[in-house]
Amino acid sequence: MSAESKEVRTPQQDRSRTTKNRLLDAGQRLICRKGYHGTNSKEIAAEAGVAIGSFYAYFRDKKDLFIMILERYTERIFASVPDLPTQALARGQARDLLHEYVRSVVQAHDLPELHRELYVSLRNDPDMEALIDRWQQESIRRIERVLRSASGQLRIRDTQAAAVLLHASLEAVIQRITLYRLAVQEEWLVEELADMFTRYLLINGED
Amino acid sequence: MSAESKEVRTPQQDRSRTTKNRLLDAGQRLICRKGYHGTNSKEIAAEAGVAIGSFYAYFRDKKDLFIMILERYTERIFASVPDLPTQALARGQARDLLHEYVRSVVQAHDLPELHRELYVSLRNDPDMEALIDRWQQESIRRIERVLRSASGQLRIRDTQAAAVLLHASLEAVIQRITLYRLAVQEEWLVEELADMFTRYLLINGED
Amino acid sequence: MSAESKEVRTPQQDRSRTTKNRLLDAGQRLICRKGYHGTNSKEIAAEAGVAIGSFYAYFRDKKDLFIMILERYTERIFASVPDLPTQALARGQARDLLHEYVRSVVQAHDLPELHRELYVSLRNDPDMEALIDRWQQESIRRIERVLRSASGQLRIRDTQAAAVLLHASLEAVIQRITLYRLAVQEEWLVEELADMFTRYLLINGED
Amino acid sequence: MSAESKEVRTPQQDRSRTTKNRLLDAGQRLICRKGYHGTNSKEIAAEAGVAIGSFYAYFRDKKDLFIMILERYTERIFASVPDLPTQALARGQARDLLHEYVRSVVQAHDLPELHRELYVSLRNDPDMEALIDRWQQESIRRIERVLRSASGQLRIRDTQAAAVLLHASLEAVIQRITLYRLAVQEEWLVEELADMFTRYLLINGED
DNA sequence: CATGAATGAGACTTCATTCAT
DNA sequence: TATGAATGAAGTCTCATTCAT
Repeated sequence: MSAESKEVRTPQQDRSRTTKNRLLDAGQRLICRKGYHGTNSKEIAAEAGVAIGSFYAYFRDKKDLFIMILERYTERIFASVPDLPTQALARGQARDLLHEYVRSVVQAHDLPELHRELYVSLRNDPDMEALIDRWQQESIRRIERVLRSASGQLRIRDTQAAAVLLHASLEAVIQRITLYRLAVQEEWLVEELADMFTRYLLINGED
Repeated sequence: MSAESKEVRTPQQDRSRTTKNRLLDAGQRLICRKGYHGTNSKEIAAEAGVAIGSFYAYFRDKKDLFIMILERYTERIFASVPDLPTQALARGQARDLLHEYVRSVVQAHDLPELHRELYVSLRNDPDMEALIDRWQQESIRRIERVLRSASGQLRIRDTQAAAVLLHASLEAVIQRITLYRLAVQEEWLVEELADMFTRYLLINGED
Repeated sequence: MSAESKEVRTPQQDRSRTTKNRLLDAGQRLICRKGYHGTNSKEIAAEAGVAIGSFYAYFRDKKDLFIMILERYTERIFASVPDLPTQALARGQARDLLHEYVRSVVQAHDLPELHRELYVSLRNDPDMEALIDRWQQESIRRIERVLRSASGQLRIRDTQAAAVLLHASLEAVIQRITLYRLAVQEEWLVEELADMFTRYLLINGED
Repeated sequence: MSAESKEVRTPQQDRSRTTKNRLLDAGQRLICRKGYHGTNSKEIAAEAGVAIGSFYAYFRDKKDLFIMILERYTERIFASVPDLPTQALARGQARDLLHEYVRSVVQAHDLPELHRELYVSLRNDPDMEALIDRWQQESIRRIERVLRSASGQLRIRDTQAAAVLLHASLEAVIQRITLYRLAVQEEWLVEELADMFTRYLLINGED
């Protein structure tokens, strides 16, 4: 009803910054446990130990909180996957590089439940689609950089398409395996994925 | 209120069987378009052209309809993926077999949206988890059968674990690519996945 | 969330028509007693003896109900004020005509509380402003017709402006007097208003 | 929680008197623009440039501010309408007196929006009803004084009732016309109202 | 005196489900 | 069997007011 289209509090005191983070943490915890649609705003406030009014002081609505949780999460993943060499690699190093990359991506994918929600809740929501798009573009861009740095040792012609395939494989496989606790060890998973990619990419898979 | 105490009509006349199918079709259409949580029972009845009362004559509740839609769907997928040879393969046939298998799985995954809902809606629901479990166990079992029939030509030691990895990769990659219309052609996707699996599995990937 | 922008039930059975009217009546009663902002949808449903869900089956929201109440009310007023002669009046009849007109307008204004809400609740709301506008234009148009039919006997030059003044006076005075139970008898009020208008309008007020 | 138990600050320093007035001004501005129910306390504090806490340091609650705004407003109106002669008028002066009176009342009614809120918000509230009552009694008393001073020239028997009618007409017509910007000029409005009243009151309307 | 974060009752609204016809 | 009106629990969100700093 007010013309100002709803103010959201910008934390200015320490106390407030804490409350906002408590809400984000509580929301993340519950959404991981019960899914976005299985969690309501009152529960989140209760889990954070604050009143429902505080929820709506910091977030326009439930979706707003959810998007912020996901942004925090994707940023953390990007931050934790190390920058890869952009200069050409010495012969024989590509295999090690791929192993290292797969390992760091696997480690970054804690919270597979949140990852799942990222892809499923809020279908057709423009903000959500924008977030997913940013996430996928950036992921693919990073893989392309790896492929290009090792291009001399690869049998792949279409780097862009290969990057899309690797991104989808890596993320989807890791998510599926961790989410459904399929019967493989993490160590084995990392080894085999790196192995599979190496054989697929390198001119001499047995290298 | 107990699940046992409620009678659900078993279609016995032609008209009624049609109504039930119309509801299943309408539900599938809407859930694919807007997701399980974005679709309500009234809409489904309306889309099917029947009254909401009829919905609850044929289905215990909304979840019941959803599970039936998914069972119908997974059964159709299994039916469309051809039975694979159980006897040992002649040398050199493994590659073709893998190509054929990947192609049929890709073709079976129409309705990626429904596939997605399968994994996400109704978190923690026992019936849903049972359905997913049946689906995954059966998929993995089928892949294991393929691997075992070609075991002489494979460099893989742990067939069970490899089957899990292949199942997760195949389904997840296909779903991700089709769902987000990532920039690769279906033809290319089939080729590359089959290629990647062949190189990963066969003793001599270049065969 | 649904694309169909919220369906509102159109009464198709007798039972349903009754429910809608019960809600309109209950809403009118409560809004007259406590004002639009002092009444909530739950109360209205309770007063009508139906569940809150029924309220929202028949009305998009509280405002929708309110507008329908007001439309019903203004239509009833227009219907109860008799059509006035459009042909020229015989000399000396203008006074009787004005008396008759004032009397019928006074009688039509039962529910002054509702009348008040019409003008005050929902400020700046486009639907509300449209309703008020329709109401005022029609009222003024009807008075103008009266004035024109008696124009030979009037000392008024600007019929349109006089109609605006008379409309505002009639409606506002009646509303004010009835609403605040100011210390005058209805009989006296009708007499004096008709008298005041006659003296103001007629060439020879003493006629 | 009892109304008595809560101390409200009485401004004693310059800064504080300024703050209280800033809040009154801000509240008046916003309530005129969006109505009492369309304006919230936080907005008012923001518009006044102070924290919400200060609002409740100066006013018991939102209603308290509103009543003070209205008292300030009605007092200003009374102050701006000149005192009228209490001694008997010379023959022929009544008409000028009425013109002068109508003109000053029209001029005093700036803020018709506030005037409207006076009559509508806070239905059934005893404080509000008392305020309205004081306002109406005093207005009527003043008109009666005018009528009595000119009683020799009037054809009116029941002075009290006539005063009620004139008060209601004057205020209501002015409010309606100004509020809905009905299509008449202020000059014309003053002329016609004074004219109508003169003809209604004076023995010889044509005087 | 001022600040603005926090509170929570209560308003609005949806939708899965029941049941009288 | 089919219908659709009716139900009400439960979720979303607002805003007047309090209180620690």
